[in-house]
Amino acid sequence: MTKFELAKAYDFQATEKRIYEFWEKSGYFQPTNDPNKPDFDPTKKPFVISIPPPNVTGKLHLGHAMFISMEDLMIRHARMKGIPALWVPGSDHAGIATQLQVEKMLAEQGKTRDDVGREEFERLTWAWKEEYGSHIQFQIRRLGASCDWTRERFTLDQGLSVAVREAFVRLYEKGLIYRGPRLINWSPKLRTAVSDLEVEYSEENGTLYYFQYRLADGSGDFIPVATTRPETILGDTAVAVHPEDERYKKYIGKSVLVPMLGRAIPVIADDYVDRAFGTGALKITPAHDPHDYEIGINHHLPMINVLNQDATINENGGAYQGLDRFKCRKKLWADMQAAGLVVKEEPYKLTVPRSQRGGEIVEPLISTQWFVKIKPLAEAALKAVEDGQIRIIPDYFTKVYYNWLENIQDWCISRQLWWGHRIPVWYCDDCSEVTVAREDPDRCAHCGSTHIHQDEDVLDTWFSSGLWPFSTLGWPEETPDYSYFYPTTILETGYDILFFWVARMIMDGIEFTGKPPFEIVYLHGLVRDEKGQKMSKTKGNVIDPLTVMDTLGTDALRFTLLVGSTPGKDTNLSIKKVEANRNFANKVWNAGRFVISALEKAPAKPAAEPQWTGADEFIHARMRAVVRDVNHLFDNFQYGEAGRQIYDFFWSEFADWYIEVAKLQLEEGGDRAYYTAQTLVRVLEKCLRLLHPFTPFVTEELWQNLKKAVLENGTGIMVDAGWTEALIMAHWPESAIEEEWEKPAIQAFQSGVVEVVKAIRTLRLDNKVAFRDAVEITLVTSALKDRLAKDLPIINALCNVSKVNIVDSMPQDEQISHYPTAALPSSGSTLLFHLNALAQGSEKREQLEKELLNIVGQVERLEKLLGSDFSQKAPAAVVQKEREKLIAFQETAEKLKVQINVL
RNA sequence: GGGCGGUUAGCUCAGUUGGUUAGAGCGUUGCGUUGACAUCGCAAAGGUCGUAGGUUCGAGUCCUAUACCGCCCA
Repeated sequence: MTKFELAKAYDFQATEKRIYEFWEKSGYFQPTNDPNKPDFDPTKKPFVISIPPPNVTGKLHLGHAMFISMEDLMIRHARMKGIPALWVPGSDHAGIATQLQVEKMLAEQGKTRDDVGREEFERLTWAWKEEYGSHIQFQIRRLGASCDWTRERFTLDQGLSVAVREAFVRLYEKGLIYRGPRLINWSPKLRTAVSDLEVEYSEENGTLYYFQYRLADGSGDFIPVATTRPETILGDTAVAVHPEDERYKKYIGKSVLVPMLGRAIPVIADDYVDRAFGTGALKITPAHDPHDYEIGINHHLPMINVLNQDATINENGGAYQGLDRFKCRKKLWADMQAAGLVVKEEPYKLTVPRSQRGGEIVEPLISTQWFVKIKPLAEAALKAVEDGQIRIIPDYFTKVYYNWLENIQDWCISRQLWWGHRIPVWYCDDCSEVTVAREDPDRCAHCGSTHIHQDEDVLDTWFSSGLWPFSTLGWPEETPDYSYFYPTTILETGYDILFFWVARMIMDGIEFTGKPPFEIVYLHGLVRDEKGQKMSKTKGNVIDPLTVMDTLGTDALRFTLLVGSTPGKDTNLSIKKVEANRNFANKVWNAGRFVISALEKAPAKPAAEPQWTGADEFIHARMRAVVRDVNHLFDNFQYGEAGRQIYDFFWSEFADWYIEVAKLQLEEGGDRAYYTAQTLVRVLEKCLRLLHPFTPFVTEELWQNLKKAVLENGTGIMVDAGWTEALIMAHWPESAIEEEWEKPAIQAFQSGVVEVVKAIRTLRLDNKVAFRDAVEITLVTSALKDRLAKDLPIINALCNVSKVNIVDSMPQDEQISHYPTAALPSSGSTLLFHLNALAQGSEKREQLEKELLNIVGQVERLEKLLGSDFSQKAPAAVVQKEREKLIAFQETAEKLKVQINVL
């Protein structure tokens, strides 16, 4: 027999890489039912997740660690259930982010992208991607991600680019994509348009500037107007007042002069104007403000753009041309002051739009861009959730989803970048018509001219991400993968990209494939620091998952993220928690070491059928209950709670109690030892299976050792579904219907061994009796009499008891009545600790009185409860339980009174 | 302005069909170490579950109002 030497502590560093390579090399990450293979069975329903593609040049952060842990848990669970499971990995080209990286590199060489030209820039970016793009994929591997790397995709891959072009052309042909001048959000730093979603609003301190809009008639009359952005005055094309505002009514239809420019603009009436705000008159800059834009459209006002791409003032700004927007603000205001046009300034809290990426203030401006007409898509996406074709977890995000889709605006999809999917639109230099094509055309589709040029812009990265669940599987081709694995099963991601990504995938999925792209949307919360603060470099509170994995192990990190989270709720991560879970991994490891060593104490074969002990029955019953609970929780997506249940069972019941008892049972030898070893192996093995999706590394490593030990040891111990090749492919423990023996077995052990042992331990500490000093006890009990006779050796060993007396009623003995006492409420028994309590002085008496007070309180509470409507209206079983408790407390109270009296 | 979430032990949080004076981890206090584990064991202290009403035999759990914190949208 091989003697197993497992390291004294779980060594994750020596384990993780090896195990991961073993899994990947063995092909376990690939679905067991593959449509590209001859033995394919199309009737089996697969379980599919497409990974939220990380930014290709990104670095692993806790957000990634969170979704990878979560999705890996789901995939491993499905795989163990025998379902063909596919997790499609990949990454996203992340237009702006990646382009910025390369531009930064160029800047270090003193160059800009214009210096190198578009072609060279693209080449450099691909080179950059090749060099850095794989980093994140390896970091994802370190987390144990069991995704099918043979199916890895990248949004700029050939196939996915075909999908993007197909999608664009289809939408264009349906009239759902259009180009035109609209008010968009312009990022001066990135020099591109961004979508509404890429703008964040923050409350900031600013100034409200009051000034005069003088009438053009030279009368000297003026309308006072207030603005937070004086530089936009240069683009004003009207002043609006409320039609019923007595102050300004007389000016409606007249002209006023734009300060410093002298341009005459009309005074218009619009009931959008809030008479109570500011001066009650509103300057209208349709080209630089969303509300003004609406008014401008309604009143057919001219739209004057005063900004260049870099947010300097353009030729429409007269003398201010060339000035930066903020310098212009200052200069213009100073000039107006000199001209006597200024009324006053006052501090004002305003909402500032900032670029989500660069952080700079975004300028609304009129620009010609490509848009998706989103309403028709949104309606279908709304319906899919309303009809229950897609379920969102947690449920309350459904409302958020509805709310967004119901108020959705057209989506600006063109970006003035070089890294991305170039817009498949060609303009004819001769006839000015537009050609939109799946294949690059060489001539105009309208006039046949070869003088055509492609649109310079690329598409928003999210345009390609929206196709991800099906483009990764081969769409628009009807590939075997696409036909079998699409629609996918669960889309798992953070709630922060519900709009950016999830909603768009649903819209696109329905539009292009006719089917919702997944059945379930599972949203996890954001990972914050231990105080609930958002992690950020500036705050310096960032936890690097790689460092955590290096120091505490991947399993510890995964378990912390998984167990510390409830669907949709943010989770606060602290290193302390990860440490606690590192300890848990070690606990599992060491329990495993013990179980393996236990095999040596078991005979090769049992002589007879098992004679289960109370402890055996207890642990088996609890194990069955835990499997039921965990399955129920998994069915309800309560993964965190499921993990907690397994943790508690493993540590507080299996390790703390069963293993301790098992040590004694193993010493008995013979069949007792055999069946104890068998129980240890079976319970441990089942726990490893339950834990595997949470902590894949330690469980696989230990499981392999356990399997080897069992097989080589010759006991022939089997586990439910046999020993598979690897734990990753082992069978998930399924619920078994609760049998009659289970509850009594649990109850008996808990109210017997557990309660007695705990009482003795407490008495030892209370009375300062060290463990090494053996002690005699007397148990006054009727309920526990038979049971405890059997369990005496356990009590003896766990408590160092020299002698146990079991009696029916309180001995009437002067000596005994001085002993310290403990009540065992669940069995209505009393424990006497043989020690002269008088020596303990009045402290002891006080303690007993305190306990009596407590118990009398319980008796009174229960008497009152049972005397109320409760006994008639509550279910009989509930009432019965309370009745039994009352009796137990009453008896204990009597015994305590006797104790106190003699003391 | 509209919507959503949170408020439970010193700290961070669990607690999904309402069942009877609430759980975990960490921290604190005390005790403990020759073989599974000190990345450990044993025990203890610590909470009127934000506030006020209501439904119910019974409410941390359901309803209403309210305060505070946070998030999303406009």
